[in-house]
Amino acid sequence: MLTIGKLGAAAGVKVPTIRYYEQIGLLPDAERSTGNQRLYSRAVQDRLAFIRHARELGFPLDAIRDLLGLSDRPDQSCAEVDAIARAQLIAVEGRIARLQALKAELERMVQGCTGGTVSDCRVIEVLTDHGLCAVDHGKDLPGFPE
Amino acid sequence: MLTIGKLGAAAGVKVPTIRYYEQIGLLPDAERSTGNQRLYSRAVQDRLAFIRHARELGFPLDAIRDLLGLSDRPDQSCAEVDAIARAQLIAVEGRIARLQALKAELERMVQGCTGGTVSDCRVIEVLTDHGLCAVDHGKDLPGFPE
DNA sequence: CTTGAACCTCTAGTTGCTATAGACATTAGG
DNA sequence: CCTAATGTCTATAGCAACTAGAGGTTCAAG
Repeated sequence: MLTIGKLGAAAGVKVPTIRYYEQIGLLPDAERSTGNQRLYSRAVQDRLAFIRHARELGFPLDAIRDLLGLSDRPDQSCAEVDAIARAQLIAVEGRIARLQALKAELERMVQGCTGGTVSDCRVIEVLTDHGLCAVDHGKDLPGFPE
Repeated sequence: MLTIGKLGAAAGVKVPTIRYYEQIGLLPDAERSTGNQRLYSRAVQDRLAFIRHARELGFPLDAIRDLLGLSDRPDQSCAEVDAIARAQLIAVEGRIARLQALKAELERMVQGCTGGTVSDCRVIEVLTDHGLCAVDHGKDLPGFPE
């Protein structure tokens, strides 16, 4: 049995994050020592590694919750698992596309800067007047997560 | 003078967002009508358009605050403006690189899925065992903003 | 003059943690 | 065995950048 600190070190997850995962029900309520400290089995360590790995791949916690639920039922079809992974792939592709548009626009801005004063700064100019934008980074304001 | 609703419609920003920008000091405290409703001049409309455009390009609000401050001093060198824009470009490039690694890994996962049961699902398998990962999406857990 | 849309303030929620405070538990060294 | 240094406990608040809701006022049209 591992203490929370050892578990965190083993899985590469910070201690408060583990407690947070327990709080939101991603990890089961931990067993406790006589002194009320959390103790973890190997099974929980595996579960946490799974969570961390999925987080590294950008899956939101809700999706991870679903994936964990599905992985506990090995006999079911993996269609749902596949759907979650595909959704994540599509989300990632969307973010890449959007960031590439931003990158192009930022490059244009920065390259246009001749090092003069603010009054003739290309960067300010473009930000002031959207019409100077080549790319249509359009109406989609929201900060896309990840 | 525009009401908040008209301003929002004109700039493509939601009404609560405008109030939020006022609250955090990105927009000046609005003038008020006799009935205590906010009224906006053309100058504020321009400022809001600037903010929105910078947000579309992924600049964080803090950077936008700086950019606005700089654009109010047209005689200064634009070096700082340039630095902010370059920092944003580098941040965007970093996010693209990371997302492309994720995309590659997700594609591998999804392509490996043969449509069987969860017990032989490639997606679950890869998530369970990081060693099966081709790409090193490594230690960088944090959700990179935007 | 009444209705309904738009406005007001204030609070709380979102995501995925991270940080802080103040108190108990454990462990290593002397 | 005692002490000091970690490690752990709970609970709360904070981050970005908004969004949503409650409950109340004001405005413009018919």
